[in-house]
Amino acid sequence: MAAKHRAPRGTQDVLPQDSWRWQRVEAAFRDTCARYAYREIRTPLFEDTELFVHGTGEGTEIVTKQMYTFEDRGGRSLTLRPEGTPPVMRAYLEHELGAGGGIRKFHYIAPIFRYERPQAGRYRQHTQLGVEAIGAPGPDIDAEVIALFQDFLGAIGLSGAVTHLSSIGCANCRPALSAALREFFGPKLEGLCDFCRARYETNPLRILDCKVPADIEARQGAPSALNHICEECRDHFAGVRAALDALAVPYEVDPTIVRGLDYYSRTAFEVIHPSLGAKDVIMGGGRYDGLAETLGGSPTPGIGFGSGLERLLLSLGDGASPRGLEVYVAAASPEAREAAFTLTIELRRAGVPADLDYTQRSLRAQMREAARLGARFAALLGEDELKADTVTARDMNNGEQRSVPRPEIVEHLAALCAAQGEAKR
RNA sequence: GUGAGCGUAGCUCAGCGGUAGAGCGCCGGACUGUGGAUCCGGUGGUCGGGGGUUCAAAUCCCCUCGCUCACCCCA
Repeated sequence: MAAKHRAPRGTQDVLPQDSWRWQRVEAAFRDTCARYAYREIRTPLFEDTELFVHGTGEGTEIVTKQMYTFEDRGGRSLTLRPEGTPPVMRAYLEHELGAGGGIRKFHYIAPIFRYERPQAGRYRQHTQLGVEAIGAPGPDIDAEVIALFQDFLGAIGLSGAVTHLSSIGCANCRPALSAALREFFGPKLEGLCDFCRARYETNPLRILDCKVPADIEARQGAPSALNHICEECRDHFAGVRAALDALAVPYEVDPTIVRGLDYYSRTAFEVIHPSLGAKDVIMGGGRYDGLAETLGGSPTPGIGFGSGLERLLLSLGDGASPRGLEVYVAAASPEAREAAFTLTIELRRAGVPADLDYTQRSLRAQMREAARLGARFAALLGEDELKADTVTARDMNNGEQRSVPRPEIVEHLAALCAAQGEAKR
């Protein structure tokens, strides 16, 4: 029972019975991105460790304790991509994609690796559907990426998601905001939970997000991020809201949202889905106007989001599996096996998904298999058919059978499958 | 990193000191070449791994690995 080898902790196999769900979501995302003119970018699975130390931020949770870092045989320190944005910005700068000015819009579907304790909706390897729009200061582009995501949710049929929006200020006003929060919580420090006392030092904004009842009490009257950001940030935020309203994109203002990465500024947003339990964020993102400079480029504004594919799938739940097979070819006698194999290949070459038994099982077992695989038709070959040079075609839905001359069977089944395929649409 | 719950047949689980069970699945038969219904029969497990207590351990104790959920953090 205990298999000798298992998938590493926090990773999962996507088995054939589930992979079609992944393909559906990926296809919808690519399609939505194409309509919004975001072009696909693919960056390496691993990067120089320094890219994340500088880009993501030295003090962040990701860099200090979650990276899969290793040394290659040449002594280089490399890290499995723990988030999507720095590699895209790196590629943007490396290939001078911004040359000539204007905006460049990218999308990607990329595996992400973080060393964390696995839990519902949290994995050590997960997949992010992401978008990055580099080169425009907003606020209209900020609204666009949010609109894009909501359209995508509509395309995959996910309802019930709520978009939370805030502004976390810029490099100029954030220090003042932190100072105001420390001033407010300083006298109440004793009453806060252990975690919040730590947050007081590292990131006082997070205290506003704490769920401990006493802390919720303690923060009554605390300074709100949105009241303490500078004039420019306030204007920008108002611009984002106006653009979202103009696009009829629903959202909720939520000053408690916090971003865990150093490079975020101004616009910050999350999309949550109530079906997910503790890990209910299906998309997170924001503006990162300082990142390009941090990575050695010239000042370049940018905004993007990442969305966890596994969490999207969890919130979508189960659905009926699409039918895959059209024809199952069954051999009623051992002598017919070769003819069955030949017919199967002919069907496949004619564009008809077809399969047969390879283990010499009884006709009964073959028919059971045909039903289990969801085949629309069974093609039967046995002594009688070989003698008469025919094939018996059985409609698996109603059990009707007819004898078709062998030379016509491929065309006959191909036509039937095409016709039924049309009818289904 | 912290805490809790759980690891018994392919799957879902019962058994909680005395020679391993059920349902579903799978295979076969009733139905001599025909699936999904019904009935009958059969296949199936180093009881996660290691150590200990005991005449005797799936069952009690310790360690370990894994899974799950929550905290933390985040997609």
